[in-house]
Amino acid sequence: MKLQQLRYAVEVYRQNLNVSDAADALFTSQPGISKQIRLLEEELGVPLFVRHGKRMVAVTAPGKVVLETAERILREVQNIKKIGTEFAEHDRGTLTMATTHTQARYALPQVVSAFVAQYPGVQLSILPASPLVLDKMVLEGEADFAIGTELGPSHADLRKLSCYAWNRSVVVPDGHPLLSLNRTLQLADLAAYPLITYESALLDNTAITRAFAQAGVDIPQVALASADTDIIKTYVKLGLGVGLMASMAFDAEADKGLQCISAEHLFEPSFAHIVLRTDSYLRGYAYAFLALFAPKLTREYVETALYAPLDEDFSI
Amino acid sequence: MKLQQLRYAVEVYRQNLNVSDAADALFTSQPGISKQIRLLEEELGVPLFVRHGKRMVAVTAPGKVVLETAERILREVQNIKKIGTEFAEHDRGTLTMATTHTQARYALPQVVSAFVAQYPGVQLSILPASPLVLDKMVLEGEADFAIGTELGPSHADLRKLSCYAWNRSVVVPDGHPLLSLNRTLQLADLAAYPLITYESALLDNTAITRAFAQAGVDIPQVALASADTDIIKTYVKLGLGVGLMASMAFDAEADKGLQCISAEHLFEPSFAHIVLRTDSYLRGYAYAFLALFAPKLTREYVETALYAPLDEDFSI
DNA sequence: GCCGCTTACGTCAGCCGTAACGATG
DNA sequence: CATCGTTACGGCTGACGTAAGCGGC
Repeated sequence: MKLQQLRYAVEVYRQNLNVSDAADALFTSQPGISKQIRLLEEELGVPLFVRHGKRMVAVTAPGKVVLETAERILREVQNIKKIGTEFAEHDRGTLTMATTHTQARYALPQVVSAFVAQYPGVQLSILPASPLVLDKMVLEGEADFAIGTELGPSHADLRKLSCYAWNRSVVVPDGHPLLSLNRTLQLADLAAYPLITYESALLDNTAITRAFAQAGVDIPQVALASADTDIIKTYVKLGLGVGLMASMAFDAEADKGLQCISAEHLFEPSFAHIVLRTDSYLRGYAYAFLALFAPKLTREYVETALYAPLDEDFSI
Repeated sequence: MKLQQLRYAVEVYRQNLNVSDAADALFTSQPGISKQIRLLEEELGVPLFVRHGKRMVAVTAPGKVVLETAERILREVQNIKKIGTEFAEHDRGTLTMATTHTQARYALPQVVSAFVAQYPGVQLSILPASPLVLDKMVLEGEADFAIGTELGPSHADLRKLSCYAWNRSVVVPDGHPLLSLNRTLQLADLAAYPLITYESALLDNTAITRAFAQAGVDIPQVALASADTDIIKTYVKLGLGVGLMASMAFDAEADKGLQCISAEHLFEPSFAHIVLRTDSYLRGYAYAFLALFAPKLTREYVETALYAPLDEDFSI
C-alpha cells in the first residue's frame, strides 16, 4: 500500500468518481490513477468502487470505510510536513484563513498589520467566504482556520471558540425619518422601509429572523442582500433602503452622508468565533495570530479546546 | 514521504535507536534504513534523531511529534488492511487476545469452543501474560484486545469495559485446620499460614493488599507466587501453604485432595474486563467473541464505549 | 578491535506518461 | 460520436542488497 494510492482513491472520490478529473487535479495521467486504484483494491482484496461497465458509479461499503481512514491518514501526513517546516523555520511559511467580508474589512486590519510586522516571513492569505462555507473550507483543509460570525451546525471534527460579541446597527442616509424619532428605535419602525443587509442574516434561525419572529413583526421587504458591508453602505447612501449591519462596520469619518443608529437593544448579540479542525497541526505563528485577534485565545487555551470532547462547549 | 520511511523511523525508535536491530526486525538491510531516514529528514527539513558521531542517541523535539504522528498513521494503515480482509472474507482471519492464565484456563474454554464452532476459519491465538503487561500488548498492537482481572492505570488510548465480578476462595489440602473452624473465616486466620497466590495480587493497592491493610492484619508470609493457578494448586496440595485464588478456578471434581473455602466476605470483588485500543479496527468476529464472553458486550455497546471520551467510565 | 553507521555501486521492481483500443450512453 | 476508462509498452526513477570504509567506545 502506497500513500499515493490512497491519495488517488480519495481524489477520485472527491471528484465525484471521475478518474480523469482526479488525474487533472493531481497533475498526473489518468491511466496511472486507474492502475494504482486497481492495485490497491487487489491488495486489499475488496473493490472500493462500484463500476457499471467501465465507469465508477458508487463507493462500496468497505470503500467508504477505507476512504474515510485514508483521508485521516493523508491529513496526518500533511501534519507531519507542517511539523517539519515548523521546526526548520518557525517564522516562515503560510497562514490561510477564511472569513467573512466584514471581519476581513473591519476587524482584521489592525490584527493583520501587527502580525505581518512580527512575522514578515509568513505569507498570509485571507479567503473571503460566506458564513455557510467557512466550516467547509476548514473541514477540507483549504484554510488553516476560519473566523465566523454566525454559528453553523456543529461538526465532530470541528471546534468553534467564541472570541467576542458584536452588535448590529441601523444605517440610514442623512436626514432619514428614522433619525427624527423621539423614542428608541423599535422593530416595527424598521418594517416601513426596505431592508439592506447581509445575505446570511436572512437564513433560518439567525439573530435577526429570531428577533422579528419574537416581536411578531413581519420581516421587512429586503431590497438588497450582500455579504459585503461596503456594498450595503453604498446602496443605503443611494436611498434604496435602511441598512442593518455590524456596528463595527460603521465609521463616522469615512462614512460621510450616513448616520448610524444602534440596534443593540433589538437583536441579541452574536459571537465572532474561530473554527478549527480538531486534528490539524497549527504552526506556532498561527497561535500568535489567534492571540492577537482575541487575547483569550492563548496557545494553551486553544489546545485544551482542541483535545476536549465536543460536548464541552467552548463556543460561548 | 513514503510509508516505509515512517515505518523505518518508528522501528528505529522502538528498537532504542539501534538501526541494525530495526533492520533485523523489519527483515531488510541496515543501510536501507539509514538512507531512508536521512531522506525523510531531508524532505522534512529537520533532523528527527540526535546523532553523536554516527550513533543515534536521542529523538529531537520535532522528531518526537513526527514519530507520534507516524505511529498513528501506521495504525490507520493497519486498520485499512483489516478492513479489506474483513469484507473480503468476513469469517476468516486471525484473532489475538492477551489474557491471564486463570482466564485462559477457567473462564475462556467454553467461550472458545463456542467461538471456534461458529468461526472455524478464524485462527485464534491466546497469549498468556501477567496482568501488568496486558495493557502494553494491546497498546503496541500485539493483541487485538486483552482480558484482564486487575485494573491497571488508565491510558488515553485504551478503554476498559467490565465484564463480570469475581471473588476469591481459600484452597487448602484435605484435613487442614482451617476446615475445622466453627465460625466464618477471618483474615487473621490466614495469617498463621504461608500464602500461595497470584504474583500480581501482591502488588500495591490490589483487592488483597487493601483488605489486609484495612483489617490491620499483616500480609502473611508468601510461600510462593505464580500467575498460574494450576501451579498454586499443586503446591497447596504439597502442603506448602494455603492457596488464595479465584473461586472459579476451583473444580471439586478435578481438584481431589483439595478443599475450597469461600473468601468472598474477606475481599472486595474484582472485575474481569476487556481492554481495547480506541483506534483499532475490530473484525466482525472479534465482536462476536466479545458477545460470547460477556453478553452485555454487544457490538453497539463496545463501539459506543470506544468513541466515548475517557472520563465516561465504562470500567465498572 | 569490535560494533555500528555511512558511502558506493549494481540490480531490478515498479511508477509514470504516451498511444492505441474499447465500451457506454 | 464523444466521453471516459483500460490495455500495452517504453523509459526512468529510486528502493534494496552487497561490499567496503571509518568513527567511537
